[in-house]
Amino acid sequence: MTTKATFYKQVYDLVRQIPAGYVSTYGIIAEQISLRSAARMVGWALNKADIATVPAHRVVNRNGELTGKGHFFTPDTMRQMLETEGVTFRPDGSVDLDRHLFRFSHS
DNA sequence: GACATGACGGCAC
DNA sequence: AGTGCCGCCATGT
Repeated sequence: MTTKATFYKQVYDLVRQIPAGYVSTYGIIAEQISLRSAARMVGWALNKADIATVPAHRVVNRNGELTGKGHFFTPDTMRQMLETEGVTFRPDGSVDLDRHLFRFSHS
């Protein structure tokens, strides 16, 4: 059990560490849990995760795009939540990573 | 048990 | 700089 079960927990735990107004990327999270290049699994875990218990809206892709918006109540929910938290977006609709990218600390 | 798919990322062309 | 392909791990059919 084990490894895979821990994998989800790891993802959720990391995502919960992201403070409001900040975002992180699938790749960074994957790297934090030793999955380095398995960023897909991160998004997968979030898909299976409960949006009510995990701030999945704070996770975007490496390009700052809200790739998972389609998995929320409405395609605009993710963007709305981020804006409410104070996250700013670029003219193209992507998140300003240079301004809101959260850096994890080694636990 | 094998094949296809998926909230991505990096490298090659 | 833009587009395309392969890789990675887990899950569903």
